Amino acid sequence: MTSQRVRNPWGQGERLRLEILDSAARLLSELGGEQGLTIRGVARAAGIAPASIYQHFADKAALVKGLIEFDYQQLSTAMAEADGQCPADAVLDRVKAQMRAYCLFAMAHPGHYRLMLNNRPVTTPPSGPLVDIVKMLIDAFERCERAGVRLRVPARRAAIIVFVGAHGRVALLHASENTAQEPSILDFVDELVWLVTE
Amino acid sequence: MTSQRVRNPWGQGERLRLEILDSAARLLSELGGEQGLTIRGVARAAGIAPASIYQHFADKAALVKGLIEFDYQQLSTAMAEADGQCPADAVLDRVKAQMRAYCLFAMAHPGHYRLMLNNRPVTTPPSGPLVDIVKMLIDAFERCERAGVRLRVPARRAAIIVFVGAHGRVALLHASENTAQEPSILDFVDELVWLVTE
DNA sequence: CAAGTCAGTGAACGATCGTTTGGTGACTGG
DNA sequence: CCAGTCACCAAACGATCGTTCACTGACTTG
Repeated sequence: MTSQRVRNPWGQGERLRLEILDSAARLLSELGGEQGLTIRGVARAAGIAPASIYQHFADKAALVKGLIEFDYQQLSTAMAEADGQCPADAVLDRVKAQMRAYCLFAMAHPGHYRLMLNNRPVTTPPSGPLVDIVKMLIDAFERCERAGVRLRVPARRAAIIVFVGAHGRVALLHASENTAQEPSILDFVDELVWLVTE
Repeated sequence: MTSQRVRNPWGQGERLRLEILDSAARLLSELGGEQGLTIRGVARAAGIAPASIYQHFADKAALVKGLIEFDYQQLSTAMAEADGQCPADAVLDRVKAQMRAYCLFAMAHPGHYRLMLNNRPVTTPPSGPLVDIVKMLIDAFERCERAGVRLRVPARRAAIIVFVGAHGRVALLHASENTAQEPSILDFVDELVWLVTE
């Protein structure tokens, strides 16, 4: 075992893999939907031949899967960062900050958001990155309860209501592609949070 | 002007037009999404040649537009009927009945619902059949106010919150194609209505 | 330097799509 | 019966798609 595959075990090959994912992400942002997200288009955006994609991804589904995983990573870190930038004892602000980060991501990357939310795997019990995000929100609401904030519904319900409402609002924005109403979205989620608290 | 177009002025031709729309609707229900909603597929479902579609619709966009209009007609009548079947003074029940009808339609016809909501025209000020539906809901909440029901937000906000929340819930159901959670959707909208009332 | 490995490629395959075109057959009014 | 109209269709066109395959050229190893 002197050196199995010394040549490019994880060096240049992985770099191009990431470059493909990056080009795909850029293309998805430009198109605003997965309609034009095609192997040939990604190859064109990355400056390589379509066939070269298959050196790094088994098929188109694998590429999309990789893209979605990458996006979820970005979204959850954005939410966690927004949470961390609040004073630890400002429990309600932390909830709002998380949801604001969620909506900001959705508004900044519509194509990615739609791709992520419309291609969720069907699992029982529900699992996957989206469920983890909801769990983050449930935790945030439970912190509120422990801090003495009165909720009109259990923390779990509050989290689901706020999350589902935010998704509905963002989805409606995306469907009409009307960017004029973007500011009101953040107010909308704040209103949702206010509704579930007393 | 003895008889311009005595032959089939509105008889058989219009019938086939509706038959095409009906086949398209059936196909859309089977596919569950507009991915496979194709001119050739509709023609196959209707038992005619693809070229024949163009005798009744200018192009695919016109066909889809006709389909969407037909669906909105069905949805708003379903909501109005649900409203009419409640006692006139049961104002809150009437709101809930309307939203239940909305969700039932969305659950019964996922492909149609997605087609309708994801292809809204971008107009300023907002208009179209969806806005009319929201207006129905605003009216229903204003009836509640006049009947003495205390709302925690203005009627217009309450309607928007409940509608957006319901859409978010339904959209999440559709995205995961998990039919097991359907019953909980009606409870969810009831909870939303409860949240905006005192 | 010779042999071998492998990322990357050009070209093609088969499928599907929206749409157009030219023709055919059934039915019409005269 | 004749000429005309019109719904309908088979066939084709051009485009785009995902994917495969034989090949090439640069690089590594010995």
